[in-house]
Amino acid sequence: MTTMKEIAQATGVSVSTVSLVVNGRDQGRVKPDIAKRVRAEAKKIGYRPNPLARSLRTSHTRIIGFVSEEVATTPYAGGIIMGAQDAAARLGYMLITVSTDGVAEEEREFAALKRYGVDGFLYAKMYNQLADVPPVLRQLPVVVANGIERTGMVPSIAPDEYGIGYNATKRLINAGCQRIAYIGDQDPILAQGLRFKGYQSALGDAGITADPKLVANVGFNQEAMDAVEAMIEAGNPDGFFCFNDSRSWYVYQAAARRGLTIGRDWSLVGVDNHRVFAETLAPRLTTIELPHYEMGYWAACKLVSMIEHKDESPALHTQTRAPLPSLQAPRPALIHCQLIEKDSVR
Amino acid sequence: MTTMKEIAQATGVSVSTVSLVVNGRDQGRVKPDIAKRVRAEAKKIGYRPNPLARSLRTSHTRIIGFVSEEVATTPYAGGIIMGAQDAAARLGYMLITVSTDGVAEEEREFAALKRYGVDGFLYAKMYNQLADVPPVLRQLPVVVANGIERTGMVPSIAPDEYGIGYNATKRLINAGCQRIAYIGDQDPILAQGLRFKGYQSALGDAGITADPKLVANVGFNQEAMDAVEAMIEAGNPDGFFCFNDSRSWYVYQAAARRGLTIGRDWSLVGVDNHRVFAETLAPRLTTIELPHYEMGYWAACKLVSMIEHKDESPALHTQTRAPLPSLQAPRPALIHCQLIEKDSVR
DNA sequence: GTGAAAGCGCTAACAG
DNA sequence: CTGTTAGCGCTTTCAC
Repeated sequence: MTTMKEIAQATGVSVSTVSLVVNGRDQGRVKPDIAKRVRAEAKKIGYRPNPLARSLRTSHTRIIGFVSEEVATTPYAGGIIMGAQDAAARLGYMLITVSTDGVAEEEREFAALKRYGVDGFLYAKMYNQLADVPPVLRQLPVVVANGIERTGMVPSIAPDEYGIGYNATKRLINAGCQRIAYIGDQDPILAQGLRFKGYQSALGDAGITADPKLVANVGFNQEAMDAVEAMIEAGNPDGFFCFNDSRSWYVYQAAARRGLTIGRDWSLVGVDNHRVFAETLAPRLTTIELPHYEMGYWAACKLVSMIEHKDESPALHTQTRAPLPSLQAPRPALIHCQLIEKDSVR
Repeated sequence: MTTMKEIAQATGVSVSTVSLVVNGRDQGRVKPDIAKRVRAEAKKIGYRPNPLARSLRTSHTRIIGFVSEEVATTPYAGGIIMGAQDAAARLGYMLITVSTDGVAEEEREFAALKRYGVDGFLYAKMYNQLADVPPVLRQLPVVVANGIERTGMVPSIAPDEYGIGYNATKRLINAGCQRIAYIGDQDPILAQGLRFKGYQSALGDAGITADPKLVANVGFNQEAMDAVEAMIEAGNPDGFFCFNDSRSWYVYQAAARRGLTIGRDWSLVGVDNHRVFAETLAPRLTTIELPHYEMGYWAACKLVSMIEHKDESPALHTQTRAPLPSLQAPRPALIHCQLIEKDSVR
């Protein structure tokens, strides 16, 4: 491990001078040629500052605490983590990850994170929902990913569920479907209501009257399968918008049983939560991927900007469905995000 | 942030004494009643040591670098991370996660991790394979998860693929199946070969002669579907062992097309990589879950023990299919793991 | 412009 | 047994 001291000795200046130079704060304070010598030596011995020592003085660490509640049981978390991780790396930050399924241990974990001097928290939810950020976390900058903070005071990013529903349905309409079914979730979670609204709007905008016989909100297993079958019998659909891959599965099964083929006899657009369809049968165009990676990426960017600009102004509450600004995530993806940002009142 | 200094002042002793006491190294060095006073004060003001300051002296941080290559594109990583995270938390460690899909940035990321003073690396692969640990990482304790390090000098944990194949097939035999098909992967990855071996052994042990007409190693999409159909026509199976959920999917489709029901007309045991079957149609007993969480958990435990016991003895190479020792992972799961451990030669 | 000195919170060597 | 001293690597006054 190379230190400033070594540079100082090699160049015959003091540690303080080295500090100024390597931190780029030598303008008009250190003679240019000395600065040059120092920089040269630093490069030569491959000097890298020790972030721990630095943070002991400055009490900021360039470490972000990635807190995910309820996430262990889902395969989605990975994408959010990866997005956050990529953004953080680009901005010179590190991620410390902590999950808190065990209710009781939360406080302990958060305390530990604080002791490690994290500069802020990225609070990720397992599925899009109204989120209550634990008060302990609020003491530092926080951003919510895959959820919307209840009070509107914390920047959040979540999938644009309405947009997903609208867009999916639109695609089915454009594909020539006349009787488009909605296969949703029986639980009244955010995504369910909003995607359904999007579905309805798209139908309305196309001058199609929604038929309640074409809607099946189901759970799991045989019961769900039966409900889908019943809906198909009653509604005779030719296109399907499916809430997630479990629901798509029921339609594929129903099709197979009738000797029909998805993509020829029936059209289907589904959200591919588990990525299983992407690698199996469904042609790419019929799946919508939730923007987990992108949410992680944006959340980390936003968090860093808050940390560095001390951007904590009291705030308005705005929503936008525009493409993510300055995101530039490296993965091409169908991005449907909804940003809840605090706007400073200027 | 509470400090030792505060405790020292409040109790009228020196910081060094406080240090000894709060670190539990006061046996026969500090008078019991002083120690008691110090401890009381520490508890009263809720003292928690500052790990950063500590590591500045000791140069170990109780931070583990979680490095996952090629992991961003799969939903599996989450489980490994969560397992590692849980184990680490229990042992008083933190996880810093880093993914390195971008080939070029690896070195930079690893260097950053080192600068943050990680005590060791957890190197996670995206699917079970022979792993080459980047040399930079080898300078610190390393454990490989979801892969087997090529030289056998690095402790590794991977799914017991053979056991998975054997067990799955055994279950089908016990369920009364006579003609058991194997639907595998056309790519010659580790899991493919080993699960197939397990399948063959189970058949052999039951006195069933393997029929090549019952084997289909396939890729994706319609081609795969067709191959599975052809195999079914040719082999007339009544039971299926499927390599993963994509492959199970083809069988479910084939069944539906024939008006058959899995679990009644056909038996199926499949590996449920994406967890989609677990929540959809398949009864629990027919799916095998890869032990991602458990691998992460074990790997972290092992790594910490190496870090703390400086367990770096040159080593034998042993394999075991026994249940994980001292694992006690909180999740109930069908655990099939293969441990590659270095054994000290004593 | 530059360096000496102090200090972040903690541990470790050594006196007493 | 306990306190003093020194120092981990860095930043930050504050004299010179």
